[in-house]
Amino acid sequence: MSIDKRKNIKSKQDNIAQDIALKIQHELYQPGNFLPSEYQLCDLYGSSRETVRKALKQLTELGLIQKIRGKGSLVLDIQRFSFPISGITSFQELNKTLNMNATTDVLRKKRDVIPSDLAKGHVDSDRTALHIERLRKIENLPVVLDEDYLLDPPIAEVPDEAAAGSLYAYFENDLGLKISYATKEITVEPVSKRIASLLALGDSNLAVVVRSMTYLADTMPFQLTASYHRPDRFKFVDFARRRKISFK
Amino acid sequence: MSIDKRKNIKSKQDNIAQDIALKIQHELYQPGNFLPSEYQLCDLYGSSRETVRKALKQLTELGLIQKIRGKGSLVLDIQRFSFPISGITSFQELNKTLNMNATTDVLRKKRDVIPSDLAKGHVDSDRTALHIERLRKIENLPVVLDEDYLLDPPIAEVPDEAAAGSLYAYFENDLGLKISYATKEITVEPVSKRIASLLALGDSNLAVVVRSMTYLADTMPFQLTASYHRPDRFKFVDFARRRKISFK
DNA sequence: AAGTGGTCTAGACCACCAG
DNA sequence: TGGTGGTCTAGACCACTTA
Repeated sequence: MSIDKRKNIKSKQDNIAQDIALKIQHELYQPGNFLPSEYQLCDLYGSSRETVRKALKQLTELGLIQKIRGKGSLVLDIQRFSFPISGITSFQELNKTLNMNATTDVLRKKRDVIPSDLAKGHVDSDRTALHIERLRKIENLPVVLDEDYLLDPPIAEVPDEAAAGSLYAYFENDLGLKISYATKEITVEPVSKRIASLLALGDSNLAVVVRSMTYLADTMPFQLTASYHRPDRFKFVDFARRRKISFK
Repeated sequence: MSIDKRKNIKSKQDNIAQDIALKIQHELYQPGNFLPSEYQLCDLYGSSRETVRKALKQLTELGLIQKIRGKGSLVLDIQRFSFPISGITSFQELNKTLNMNATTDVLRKKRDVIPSDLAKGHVDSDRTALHIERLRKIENLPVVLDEDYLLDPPIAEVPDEAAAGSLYAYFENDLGLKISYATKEITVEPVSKRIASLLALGDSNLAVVVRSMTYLADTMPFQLTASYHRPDRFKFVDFARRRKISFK
């Protein structure tokens, strides 16, 4: 009996959220206007109000709408600026959404020891992992160097096409992994001569380093990444909401 | 009749979320262990299951817990690393939570024209605003230069104590403003001689620039900020969840 | 089989905004 | 006053884990 990969059955609230998001993206609902009221959306999608509200909550978190009591759900005007980049999004996904016309050179795909600066505090540091090194170029100029370390359970091997294309698509669609959350840390650091030359940094040796650890839904870590960005091409865009929880 | 400032009546779900968050912070619930089941939490807080679930949703978004179907809500172990910094958090709030022992010099507090790089696309660029310039130091070394521009409706004036302390506490507690969301953009750029010398950058002139626009719950923008960080002291920590909504 | 979380429902009551 | 969103409830059924 083979492994069940049907999985991606979306819930009603997810479908509603997706549908409204697309309508916003294609400007069927326009910034500055209100969405249909929650009760109207109930009729439209044949669902209860709580379900509609859970869908709207997703759009609120994404920054697509702002709910205003007594008035309605206002479509916001934020996604113009290079779209929601926070969250967990792979380079290839960005490439598609933003039409960046980027290319990827796979420089390495071998088992290696995980560097201590990445393993630190997350994973046994003498553990080996599948190391994939990829140089991303836009208009043929180097922009990002990605160093990925994929942990063996759950990832034993990666086909060349996946390395050159989208790792995430391979993990989610082919392996059936459920990518759930990540921690991310952005710093600016001097880098090795090798990295500096790959990124064509010139006399400077400063790069923006994004280190991240990505986890599956069962909390198993599966990917450690260090991305080295040319400072002059780096841009991190974020949408954030004020939290209600405080720590004292 | 004076303006009503009672407002901050927290909902039941917020109180439950806050209570559990504190218990996690103080290790009454420990990383690697499960929270009481949702039904037990219903009993504990005398509420319905959906309400408990909305509280747990908040903790999930914050990265404090991970829910695992059939098993329970697992307490995560992430907040060790300098705590959730994404979201909208003021420097003073961070200072308190992290015990950074930081000081603030208020260098300027006057009405000024909003610089075009900040106003760009968000606000009429010839509009004036209350400009507050503050240099943040840790261990008496300059770390961040904050340039805040506060829009007049809704902010007419700011007392000196608020500028030296927490603007957000003043806005929320004294003015009763509801701070809701923000867009944020992180880049690395060469900066003016003046800023370079204030941050004691030495021969380099590169700083990490965080530009943000903050909005109230009614979508009125009220704060434009450019923060200039010493690259060697800059660190942005983020927790992110994979989004279910995709854009095609 | 019993216990867990995931989803959806129909209804209720409240707070805010508009005319 | 009627329409909007904000919150809470009690119950139902499903999917998954563990024993």
